[in-house]
Amino acid sequence: MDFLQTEKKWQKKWDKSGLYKFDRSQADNKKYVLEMFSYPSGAKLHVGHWYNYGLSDTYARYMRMKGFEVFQPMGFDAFGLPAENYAIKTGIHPQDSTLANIVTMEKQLKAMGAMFDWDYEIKTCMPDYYKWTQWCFLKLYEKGLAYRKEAPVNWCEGCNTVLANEQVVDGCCERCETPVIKKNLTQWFFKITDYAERLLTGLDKLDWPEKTKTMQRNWIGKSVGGEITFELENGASFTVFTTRADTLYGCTYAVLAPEHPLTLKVTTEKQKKAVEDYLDYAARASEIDRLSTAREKTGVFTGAYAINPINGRRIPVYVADYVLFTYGTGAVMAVPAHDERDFEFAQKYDLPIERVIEAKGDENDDLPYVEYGVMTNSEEFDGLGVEEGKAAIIDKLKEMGKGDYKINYRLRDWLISRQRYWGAPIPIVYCDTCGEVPVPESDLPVTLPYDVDFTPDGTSPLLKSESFMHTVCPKCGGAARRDADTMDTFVCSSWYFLRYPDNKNSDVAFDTEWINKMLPVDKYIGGAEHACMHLLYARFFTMALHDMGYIDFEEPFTSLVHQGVILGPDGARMSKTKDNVISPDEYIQKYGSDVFRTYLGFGFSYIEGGPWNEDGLKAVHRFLERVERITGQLIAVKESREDGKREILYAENYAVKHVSADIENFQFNTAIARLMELVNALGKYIDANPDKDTSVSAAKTLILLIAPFAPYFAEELWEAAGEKYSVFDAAYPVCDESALVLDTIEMPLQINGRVRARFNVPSGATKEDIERIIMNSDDLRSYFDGKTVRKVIIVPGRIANIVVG
RNA sequence: GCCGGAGUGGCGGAAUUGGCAGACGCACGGGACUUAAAAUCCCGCGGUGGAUAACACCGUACCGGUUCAAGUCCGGUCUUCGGCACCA
Repeated sequence: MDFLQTEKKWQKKWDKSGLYKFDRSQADNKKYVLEMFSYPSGAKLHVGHWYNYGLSDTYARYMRMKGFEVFQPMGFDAFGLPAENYAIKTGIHPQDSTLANIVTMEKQLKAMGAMFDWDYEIKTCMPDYYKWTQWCFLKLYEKGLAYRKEAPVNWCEGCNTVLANEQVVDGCCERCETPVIKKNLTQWFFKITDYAERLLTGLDKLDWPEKTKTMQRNWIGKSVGGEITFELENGASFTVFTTRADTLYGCTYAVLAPEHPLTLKVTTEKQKKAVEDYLDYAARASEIDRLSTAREKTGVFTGAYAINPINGRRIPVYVADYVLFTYGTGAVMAVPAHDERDFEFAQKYDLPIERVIEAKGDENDDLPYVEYGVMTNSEEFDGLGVEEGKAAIIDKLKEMGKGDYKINYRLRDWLISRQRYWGAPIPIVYCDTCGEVPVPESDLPVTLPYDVDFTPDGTSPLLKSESFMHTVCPKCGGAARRDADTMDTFVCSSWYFLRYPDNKNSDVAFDTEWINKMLPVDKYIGGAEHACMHLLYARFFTMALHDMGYIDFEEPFTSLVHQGVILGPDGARMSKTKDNVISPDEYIQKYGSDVFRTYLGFGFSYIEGGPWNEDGLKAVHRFLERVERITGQLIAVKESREDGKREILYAENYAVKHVSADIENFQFNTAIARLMELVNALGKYIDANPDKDTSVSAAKTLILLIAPFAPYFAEELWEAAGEKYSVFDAAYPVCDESALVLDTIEMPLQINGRVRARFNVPSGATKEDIERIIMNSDDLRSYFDGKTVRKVIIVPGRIANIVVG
């Protein structure tokens, strides 16, 4: 078969007949199959796109043949940093390069032979989309879920610009190698922490990979403990969060994070220089470095003392960067005897280390002792276990007005302000009289101006566009300024799945009634790298919109699958710098899309991915040609005297059963292996029975089974078999279980766990039956005759193990 | 560093979740067909010993454990990949 010609032929026909147009009247029977949309960074599709979209399409086609009305849209996550950086380098406007890339990618995606219904396409950089991204912002704002506060950014004094973490290499700017510092800016946040508990408990109901759920749980990082207030000698006070209130008597010093507003305030004149130097040092360290337990603990005494509320003890207050301002309260009570970090710090700075927990039994209780033991040196609390002790101490503090129970989450509010051009503008204006004013919904979108100087020079690019910045206050009509920042692109991708089914709606972001029919997404497919951020943000948006009454579901993605990564032939991640990038194009031109897709399915474990190796491509090509030959031979038989012998029916139904199950589990490699087995069985059958007619139905089954993998190819064979267009309107075969029932099955006989023999038993045989068969067989008994049989283990259909002594 | 994965023949990868390790395929070797080649078809193919057999032992990153039985479970180690909140 000429694969390339076949592709063109059916592409035209599919297009003309509108085969993949979603039928909205069938929404009750829908399956929403969604792949994470792509970022149009390069002009062309890479192997990863094919891997993600091609094989998800196999799943989608399978669902269609199973009788579902499949909704499989495609679009582009089109805002983002790379286009802007590319523009800075080349002078090509981000909008121009992005839209050009999209055109190329659309063309290639269409050639892939996927069922995307392009009527529902989305591009997040278009005003008819980001208008509604801005609407989402306003809704969150109305609900008090968007707020402004100061937060640090990476700042390069050389380039005079904000840097993304990605642009910081070893603490320096990737462009000019100037050391990167932290600079505080007032920025917008979404209050995702309000949803921490629901984001956590909601996971239980989801059909997601366990590892993804675990990662989200850890990311949310719930810990139950207490808050304790420490008074300072100078009258101020600070609060710490702790999960170990029981160790409060062992608190010998306290630590403030460098960013803590109190740090400089409490610092004594004498310590001022040292503390300021330290804050400067800390501003240069990345958070990952600071969290590293291997990093040497550093800190400086502020000169201030606080009072431990439980015993009135005077303790020194330090500043140290192992305490993070973004976690808890940004201050900790240090208990060196029972915390590894505090222990290390106390040793280094010669601070007292005092045991207040001792081990219960004879276990090792060297300091730092972080296990749950028994309280000691804690006055009336001595002898309490850790759990009782925590409660007793917090109860006491509560009485004193110095503490309370508290649940803390590692999850932080989501910073969405970006000091960049290529993103959705934030729909807020600032008026001298009215202050911060949201743009009224009727004035949306706040259009991103085209003519803007986005070369980095120390301010947000939009700040330099006077026509953009200058506006009137929606409240008082006076002069006002717009927010010059744009939104994090994760905002755009946090609700796109809601827009797809109603992408042309110009009145609302989506029609509530319609969207409630179409969502949640039934199967979401995308990379595991999104486990924590994108997938958490999208869940947050969905929950928030649910609470506002716009949708009646709380979770966006019922079922989730992560595809693996195709690596370069050297086993490393593909990258231009490593020169190991495999372009799919040359293979497509040589073998066609069907062969390429099928190979991607066959050569890798979908969930794992792996290094590229083109050898298998030839094999798949060979396999498809073999399918063509064999179906041709079978179908050439005009009349069938024999309606498929039993061995054929077995092979056929075995394949139907396993290929279906494997596709449903995204195990495409084994599905294709089962197809190969069917082809082998058919080939053998033809060879062994050259004079007999064979089953035409087996050939048709084979074509139907292979259709989701090689759609053009299957259409061609289906037509050749004299069937009516389209194979994708034909029903997927159903397994006839009765054809899989065998008279006898073979079982292995183990002696002491080693296979010594095989024997046949009737397929329904019970344990007792099987034991009788073994004991009655001289042949089998010879393996253990004369030895003492200590145990007989029989698992029908699986194994028989005789333990002898 | 922390969180989460992964490690199985020469190679890509299977293994119904504790039950015959290596399905299916690639590569390789042998054979059939052919004047020949290609294509196609058939056979073999983890390692060691043994005679090429029968058979035996070893073998799922490494060390130890649980079990009649471990790639699978438990404890520890190494390597590697993803994420770590401004890449998307």
